[in-house]
Amino acid sequence: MPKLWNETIAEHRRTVREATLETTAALVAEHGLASVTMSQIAKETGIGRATLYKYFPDVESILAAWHERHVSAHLEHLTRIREQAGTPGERLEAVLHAYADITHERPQHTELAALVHRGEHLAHAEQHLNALVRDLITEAAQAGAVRDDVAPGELATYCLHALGAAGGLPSKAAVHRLVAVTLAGLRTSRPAPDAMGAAQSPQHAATPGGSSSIPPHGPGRHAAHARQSTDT
Amino acid sequence: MPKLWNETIAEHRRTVREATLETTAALVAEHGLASVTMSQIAKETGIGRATLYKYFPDVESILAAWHERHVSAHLEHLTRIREQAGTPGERLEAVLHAYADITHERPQHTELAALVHRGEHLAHAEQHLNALVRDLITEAAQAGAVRDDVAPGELATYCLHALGAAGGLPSKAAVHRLVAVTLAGLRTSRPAPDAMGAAQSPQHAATPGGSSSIPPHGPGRHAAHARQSTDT
DNA sequence: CTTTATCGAGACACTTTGTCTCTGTCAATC
DNA sequence: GATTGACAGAGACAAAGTGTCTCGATAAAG
Repeated sequence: MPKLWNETIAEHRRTVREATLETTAALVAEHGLASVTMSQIAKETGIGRATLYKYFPDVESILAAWHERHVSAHLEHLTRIREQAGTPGERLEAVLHAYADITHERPQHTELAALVHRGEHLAHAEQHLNALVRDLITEAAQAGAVRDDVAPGELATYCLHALGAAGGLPSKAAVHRLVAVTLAGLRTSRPAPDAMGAAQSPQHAATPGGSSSIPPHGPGRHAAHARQSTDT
Repeated sequence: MPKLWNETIAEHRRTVREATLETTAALVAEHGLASVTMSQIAKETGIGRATLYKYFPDVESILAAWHERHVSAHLEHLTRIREQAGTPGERLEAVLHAYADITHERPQHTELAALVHRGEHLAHAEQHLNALVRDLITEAAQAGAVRDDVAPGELATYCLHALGAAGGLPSKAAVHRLVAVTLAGLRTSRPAPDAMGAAQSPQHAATPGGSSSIPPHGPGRHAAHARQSTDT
């Protein structure tokens, strides 16, 4: 029974917490999500089961903490990428690509999220992630690189869900294609003068022949913008 | 203890199965996913717990069966929509819209899928769903309404994931916008500088009667097509 | 050095699980 | 119509997990 004792109590608690998360991650990777129990985690970590209950109330909160920690790390990573120079469009693309890579390498997180989100509506870090992408999209939209007929928040949700598909893709090349497709959905809608648009969606106002192809932030927003969502 | 007896044994088993799935659905809706147990399901259904084990080996398979049944129903619905007349692009849009509506009304399924997919790589009905969308995309691509520089299968996965975002949207209007954005990702990619207009969707693809606008297997596929993924 | 807080772990009561086995009933057969 | 085989149904049991309580042991405070 390793004691895991450190100098101060506070430091010790932190150590045990970390070890617990580490162990849990290993167990999840080995036996899958459903088969992870408090008993196993305690035994594997080397602490008493009752002790474990003084750190976490149940398995779900352990998984949530682990998930949160990872998402935070990824968030930090993505934030650094966002800080790099470039046009808003380039930075958005870089961030989305990085996110897709993360999802591709750790598809488990998508599954975990479904479990964790049961309790709370959305994890904090995940909200930050959404906000990060949303702000980038807002910038890019102001620069004219991204459509502005849909609220940035909704576009961010779209991006994160679409890139979630990276978890099931087999190759890096496929991930790259996915990012390209997802970005295509973000682009300023085409004026679509040619025949194709007519054939596709003749009646609905998706491409209402918006006068100038990309009005950056003109005063006269066209009707589509009024339709922009105000809801969450 | 309701007996739930029917004429034949086979019919009876089917009845009990249905009742079990019904009960499980109710329990999930009431207490959430994690708190559903074999004991509760058996008690609520009105059969012995041991009996329940003669129908399903564990909770996960019950949830999987329920999920599968619903997805099958949705699949049928979507198939009917696909059968309706229209250009490939229109039919694709109709199907994707219907799928988004379903996801919007029943966000639970997305969460369930994450749990169920733990065991098997992908449920049967879900594979059919993917295939349905994939075939539609293939048609639309041949008609020139959808990009052909990415494999239809990958585009289908992209669509289904992106439309999964509909589960968290607050309004029908938001769902509509999501579909529009997702479709934008599918459209023939705007070509780069060079031969752009001419190469992509010139005049020929206006409303192709499926004639010969795009040679289905012509020898001269352009470079972009060669980059198409070959992996699953 | 004593006191206090709290960490760790043993223990208990309860629930869930998976299986075994027995009983009663249905249905096919003679 | 009675017998026999098959199978649904449920009681029971062992094993595992859960949540809580309580009791030493040890670090920090007085």
